Amino acid sequence: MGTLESSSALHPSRNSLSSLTLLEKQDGGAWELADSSGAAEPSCYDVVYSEDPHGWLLRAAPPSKEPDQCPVIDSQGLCLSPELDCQIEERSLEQVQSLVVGEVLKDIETACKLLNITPDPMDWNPGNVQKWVLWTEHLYRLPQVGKFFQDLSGKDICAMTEDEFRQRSLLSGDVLYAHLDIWKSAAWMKERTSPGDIKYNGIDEVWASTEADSSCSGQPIHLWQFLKELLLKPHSYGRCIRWLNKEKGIFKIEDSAQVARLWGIRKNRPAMNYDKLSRSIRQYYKKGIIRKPDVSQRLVYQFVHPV
DNA sequence: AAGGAGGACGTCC
DNA sequence: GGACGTCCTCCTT
Repeated sequence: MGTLESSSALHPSRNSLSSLTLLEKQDGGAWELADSSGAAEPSCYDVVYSEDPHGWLLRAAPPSKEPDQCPVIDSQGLCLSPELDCQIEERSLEQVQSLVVGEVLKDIETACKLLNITPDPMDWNPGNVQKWVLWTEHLYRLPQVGKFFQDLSGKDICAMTEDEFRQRSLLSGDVLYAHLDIWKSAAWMKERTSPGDIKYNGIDEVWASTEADSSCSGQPIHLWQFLKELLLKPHSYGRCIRWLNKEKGIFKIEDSAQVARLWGIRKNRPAMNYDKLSRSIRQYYKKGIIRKPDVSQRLVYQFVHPV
């Protein structure tokens, strides 16, 4: 897979590209933040927001030194008219743009399910903000800065400038601000898209599933559901937990501490650890939800009824 | 040492 | 009462 980068500056209020902080889709990993201003390597794409009817623009940057890392369709070798060439390029850019936006929205959807928060930061209470900050720390491996954002509601942090984020956290403020910007933009997009508007692949489905999902409507999530959610997003959580045999429902916890920490964030239990989480998993043995596989291995479990 | 099994009890809904 | 969360002992890898 190539490297995709989508700008955090998706919000209509930020059309300036001067201080772009980028989210970079790593191979098999989560969206990683990279600073375009200091980036030595040229980026492949920046997804930026524009006020035109299509909403999203994809800004193609100079080609990478390693062509296979950048999914730009090279039409230089074809004998096409400049107009047709341009049309093809536009269509391929639209496809990539659609994919990137879809991926970002899916990531937000998953985070909402796992954290039990709404997609729109403006609706968050201080507890939701804390969860989101902890989650962002996990995603981007930031130092712990939650205490600097205590007692702030979603409206509060949405009103804060990038400098105000930096004042609260010199090291992570810009990353948190950029990440929040993506969430704000996604919420803005959701509000903006009406039945008559142009849709991008998966956006409607993503939002529909977010709204229909019981875990987003205040229902408590079960541990086994939480584990399945993590397993469904290998590009984000594959470093923590992954399928060994999806058909048989066999999975392995690769990073027990991290999975426990994520579960602790979800349940507002800062003292959660793998010892306690595994005790809860073992309670599932009697209930016939999870068991140890026939050949028992450390940190490997099996869903009794894989779907 | 880390993980696994399971008892006992507390908390929260 | 269900679903954990916490703490514990003992066993296995």
